[in-house]
Amino acid sequence: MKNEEIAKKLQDIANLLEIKGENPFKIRSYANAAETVSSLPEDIAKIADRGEISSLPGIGKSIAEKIGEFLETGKINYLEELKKQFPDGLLKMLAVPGLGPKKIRILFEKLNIRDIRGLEIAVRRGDVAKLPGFGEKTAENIMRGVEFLSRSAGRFLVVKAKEIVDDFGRWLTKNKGCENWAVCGSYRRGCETIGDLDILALSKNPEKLIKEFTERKYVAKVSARGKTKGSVITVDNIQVDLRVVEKKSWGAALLYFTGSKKHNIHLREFAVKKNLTLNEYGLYRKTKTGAGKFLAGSTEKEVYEKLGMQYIPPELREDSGEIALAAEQKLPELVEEKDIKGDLHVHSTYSDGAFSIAQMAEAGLKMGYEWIAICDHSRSLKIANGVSIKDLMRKKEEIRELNKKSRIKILFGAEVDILKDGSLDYPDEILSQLDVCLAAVHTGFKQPADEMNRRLLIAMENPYVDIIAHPTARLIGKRNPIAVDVDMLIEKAAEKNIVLEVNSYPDRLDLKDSHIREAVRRGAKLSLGCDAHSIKHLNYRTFGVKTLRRGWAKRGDVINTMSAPRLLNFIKMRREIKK
DNA sequence: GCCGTTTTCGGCCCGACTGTTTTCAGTCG
Repeated sequence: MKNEEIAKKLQDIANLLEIKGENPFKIRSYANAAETVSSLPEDIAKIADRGEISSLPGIGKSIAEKIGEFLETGKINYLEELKKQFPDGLLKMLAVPGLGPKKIRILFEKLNIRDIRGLEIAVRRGDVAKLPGFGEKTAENIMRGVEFLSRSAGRFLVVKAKEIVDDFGRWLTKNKGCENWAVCGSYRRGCETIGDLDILALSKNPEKLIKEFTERKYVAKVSARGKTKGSVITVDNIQVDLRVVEKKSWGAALLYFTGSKKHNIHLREFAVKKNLTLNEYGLYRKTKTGAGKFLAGSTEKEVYEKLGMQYIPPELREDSGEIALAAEQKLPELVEEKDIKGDLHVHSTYSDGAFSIAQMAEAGLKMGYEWIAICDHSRSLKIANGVSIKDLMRKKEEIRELNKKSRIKILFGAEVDILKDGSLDYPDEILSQLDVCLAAVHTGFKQPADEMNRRLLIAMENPYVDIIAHPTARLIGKRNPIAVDVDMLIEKAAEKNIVLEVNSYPDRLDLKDSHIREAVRRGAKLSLGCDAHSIKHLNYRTFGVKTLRRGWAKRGDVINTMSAPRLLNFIKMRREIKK
């Protein structure tokens, strides 16, 4: 897939145009197009083959031509020309906090600074502070920005974000000056990784709360401290912003602070067309004289309603069609955590889990589940203590005994390896005894696309494969997805009534949001599995549900919403149809 | 450069904070 490569090139064009000082709207066009391309669920080359590039949102004739040029020749002439004017290193300088395109251009033109290294040297020499419009403090801030960047790990996983959120949450909940608080930003939208944390608080004395916030013990640096807003870097080098508002503006501020940026911009444009104006304090009717009449602001629902649309759940706020649908009152009813009746991917001590089947079942019961599927690794996966056929039969017996007295229905499952040739790690007469069979790739991750596709297709011909677990096998930030054609996978899954897993382990989230949306569109069924190797992992459900919602999944798309008899019947039927 | 239930031309979201400025530009979200 060339998608990411093309998105990067378009973003480079946008950034270089910014340094050049081009029309801001032209810059936004390139940036928007980059985001459109990067979130496509399908290979852009396929879209190009159908001649549909310029019908993608935010991509017109000019950018479509440049994408076409890249697909044909491997480069974009326009970008190459820009790079001749401004060296590559300037793009990296944009990542330095506090340093933007205008300053970078001055640094380049006056001091011939071409990269971050050159920047450091010039600051130390004192040249930067002498530039017009710069000064001692600016130079100092740039230096700190460079240091931040060199230590910064970039975006981090939601599970890490949750630790920090919980910590701040405990402080805000205890704080008497704080009446209410909420985490916003990409965390609230359920994104798979988080860049920084945005917290909104309600207080009658904002200055005091912000002062206390900036003086908390693990704050390493205060980047801003104003009357309504504070921004800090924690000792683990994570940026946390706190914004304080009053009750009247709570909803509008929540909306603004949650984003996404593109959703906000689109929403504000929508408001302007109705002669309204929207900011973080509220929705106003424009008047000839000054401020405007306050229409709504205390809740998000109220703001959306006054705009003439349905409430849009945070997970959908990516400006990918949700605003138009909400205006027509046609948003889908998304799956919710309370709809989930069981977990479809749980390990036990039979393979590499930390708890027994009985313990995991008990934990499932406490989660409010009706059923739980124990799916241990299959025999060839030695590293994860894969279960031999003999032990698997023992496990079957144990589950049968447990089910006699258990208040939660335990399903006899396995996560069976799809071997390199596409065959499965247990023979069919064993697979047929499972209540539910997950099949997954755990070896040979580097197989080329044609082999990998064949491998998956062969596995999907087996009637006992009910679910493909973590279909792309990616580990966020650690391992790239396998070279499988997800589009093909979805098509096959829909045709054969095979379920695609949404693995909810925080470094997997696989399938991911855009793939889920495509699967939903094509009618393929989905399952949620925490890949729990421990009791506490069952709580990863929340990440899985958010990811499903980001993929526009409804209750009916997710088989975990079925009762145990319905689920078992579903599996029985799909196996029969296939044979 | 993109886009169109007022438009194929003329628009394109809005405000907080900082630093270097005597009134505002740059950066960020």
